[in-house]
Amino acid sequence: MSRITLKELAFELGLSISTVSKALNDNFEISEITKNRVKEAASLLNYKPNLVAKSLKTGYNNTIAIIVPYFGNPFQSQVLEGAHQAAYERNYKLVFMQSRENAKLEQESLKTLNQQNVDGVIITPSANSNLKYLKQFHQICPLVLVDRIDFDLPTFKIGVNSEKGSYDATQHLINSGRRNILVLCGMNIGINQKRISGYNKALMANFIPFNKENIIQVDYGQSREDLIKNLTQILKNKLNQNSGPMGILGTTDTLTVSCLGILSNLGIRVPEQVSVIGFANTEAAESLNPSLSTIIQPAFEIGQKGVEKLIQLIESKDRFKMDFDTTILDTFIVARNSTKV
Amino acid sequence: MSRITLKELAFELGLSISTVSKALNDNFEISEITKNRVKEAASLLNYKPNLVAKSLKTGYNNTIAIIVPYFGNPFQSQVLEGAHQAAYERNYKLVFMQSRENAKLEQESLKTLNQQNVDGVIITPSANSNLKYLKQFHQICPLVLVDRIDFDLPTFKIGVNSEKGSYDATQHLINSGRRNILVLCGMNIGINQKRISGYNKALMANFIPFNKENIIQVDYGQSREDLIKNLTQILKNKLNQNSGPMGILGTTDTLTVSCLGILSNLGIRVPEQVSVIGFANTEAAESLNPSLSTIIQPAFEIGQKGVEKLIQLIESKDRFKMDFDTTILDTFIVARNSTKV
DNA sequence: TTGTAAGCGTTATCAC
DNA sequence: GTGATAACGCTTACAA
Repeated sequence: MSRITLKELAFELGLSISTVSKALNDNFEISEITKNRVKEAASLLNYKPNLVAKSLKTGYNNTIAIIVPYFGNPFQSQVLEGAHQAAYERNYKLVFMQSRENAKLEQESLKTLNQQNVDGVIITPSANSNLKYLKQFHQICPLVLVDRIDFDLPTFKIGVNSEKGSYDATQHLINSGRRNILVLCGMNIGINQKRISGYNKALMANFIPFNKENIIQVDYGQSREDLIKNLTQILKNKLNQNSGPMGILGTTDTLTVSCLGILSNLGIRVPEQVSVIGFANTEAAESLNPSLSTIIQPAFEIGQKGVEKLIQLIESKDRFKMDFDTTILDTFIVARNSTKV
Repeated sequence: MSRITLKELAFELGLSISTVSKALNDNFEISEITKNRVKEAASLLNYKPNLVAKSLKTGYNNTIAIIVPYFGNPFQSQVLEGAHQAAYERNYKLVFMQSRENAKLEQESLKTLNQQNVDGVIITPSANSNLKYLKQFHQICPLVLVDRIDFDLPTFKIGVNSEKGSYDATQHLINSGRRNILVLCGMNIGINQKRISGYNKALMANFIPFNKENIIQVDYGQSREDLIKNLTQILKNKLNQNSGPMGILGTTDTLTVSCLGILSNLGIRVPEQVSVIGFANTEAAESLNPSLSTIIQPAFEIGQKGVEKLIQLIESKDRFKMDFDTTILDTFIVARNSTKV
């Protein structure tokens, strides 16, 4: 890879290795004159430091890792983009790992990363993640939590104001004249609790009684076909029971997009009969029919901030005595045709 | 990170460092007895080799990188998944980079990776990639091409049989009774030529005259809103001109999905009036309305194979004298409602 | 079969 | 201000 070494550079300049090294690192011991001479020669000879050697010496690898459940998930891929950009700007290598919502795979990945001497890890824990293991890992390697931050771990956390997001979305549905609002929930993770709670509060604020039958829990472990079949059945029942304009709030993009397709198959007109809004970061929302109103999470920023905080942690003197803060970012609504009045 | 070193392990065992190193590496010089003793102690003391030190010594970093235009693109994120899995299985670190279809950013990324001493790079070149630079880079660092492989570079390439894919798709439309078929094209990259050519051949095979007005080139550089506006106009014109059942073949998922939304806005019924099929790896296809028939590319496999080939290249004795082969994988069609007869 | 020692390319401590 | 020199943890001739 990199051809020329410090040794060769020093030889060319007629200086010692240590002088050259110091000069390149702007050490105060070296005269400006020599510094300039060295730097010029370095760029002329296209000298590139060997980061591996540096790493061996310093103990730092200049590599961080990020673990998310699925690369392909639109929200998560945007988190990756943000993390990539921040890492790239700071000249850190970024290694990606995928846990597939599988705690075992997640643990293995962490072990691998640790063995590979990464300097730190950003993680969106899988749905059934093992807190004890995370804690243990955090003892030996800096860890930062993003997105799913309801874990009792003393570290930096970057998350989203889910409660407010779903409060706003519910209010948006109410504003469009719906008082009978279903919530489609996926996996039972902390975030969903928050989303339901935001929904509740919005109902309360509008004096709408809460009906627990309106919370629809959909098993996420099933195949796509089963999911759709299942959801079709549930929606059909729900819609038969009730009359008058309804609203649906989807808590994941998969569920919300599927829901839109199903409503259309059932011949239900959106937004005339049912108004739909969902948490979704997919670009496809614009192209759906009708275009889907969405609550957008600042995914890119989450990834970015995650890297920043992680690097801060890595470069700190004592990472066990830090002032850990939790960053909560706001969602925003993009109203499209699926909630048009 | 890793606590215990070879030295300490050797001390515990009362052996020399080199004996322990050899034993762990299954060197033939060491007796079975010692090997077992060493390995047992190693696992007992939870010895983990310092890969950085190893790297400095061997010159290999156990790290490869993959550069794609966009992480968020469904096809590309599946490529990443495949690459990740293959790298993970072989205990290679995988670094991701995003070029945003920007040749300059791509070059910078390559430079960064080179400076970071990665052992090799898998790349889907950006639309306007600089072949000369790629060639130059390939001289100093193993490079493997995936997806966009129409570059005159002596290396392994993994691609897709785009011609056959669009031939099949066109035939599928013809089978569903369409003889008047539009093609929506995005950027002008090699792959699009192949797709158009496959389309042509299918027309010929069915004695349908080629009409160059049916090839619709859509500028990709524009914003989403512009794209949709533009596409709406084009489709409206096209559909006004012609009568009888039509077909549309989309060469990218973005275009195809947008197209579906636009047709619906125009009040055109799919598949009754217009039958639509497109290259698309997005899971949303199933949930669209109508569900979208797609030509699926084996993205995961592309990523996997890319890593395999790259590692083969890295671990070869003389990487300039290899028998470079090009792997062409087949697409397959998933017929859904948008092309229903 | 095992041990000694050099060296990978840096950084850092201490003389000069 | 500059230069020897000793690490960092490992692999690998070569010596014993």
